Amino acid sequence: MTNLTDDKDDRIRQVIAMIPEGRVSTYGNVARMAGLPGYARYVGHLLKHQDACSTLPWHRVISSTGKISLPVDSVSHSLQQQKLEAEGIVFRNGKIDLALYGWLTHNR
DNA sequence: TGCTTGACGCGCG
DNA sequence: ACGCGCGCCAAGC
Repeated sequence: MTNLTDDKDDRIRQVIAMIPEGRVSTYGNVARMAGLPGYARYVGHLLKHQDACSTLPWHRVISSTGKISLPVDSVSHSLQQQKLEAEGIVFRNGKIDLALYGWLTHNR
């Protein structure tokens, strides 16, 4: 019931759900916006655990380096890139320009 | 109960 | 520009 962990999960999911189409955010940024600085890793853990069955735009969450955190040779990786490109996001050398597509990220 | 793992992030060399 | 190491947090064994 009063599981504080679930509350955190809920806030993280909420933030991810707010990421607009054609834009991306980072794990650390999502955690920060959820009011949980330092929980970047947990965001990834959460997505990995629910992935498929959720309607969350999980593909819009990438690493702060602008690269997809999933193994390059994995199916999930190509799927994520495919979904992002379908939203108009362009990859350059396997990376995304956060200054261009980053949502509410560091002001630059 | 303690060590290892993982869809992270950042400072250094 | 890039690889490496350390810190951070929760989950799995």
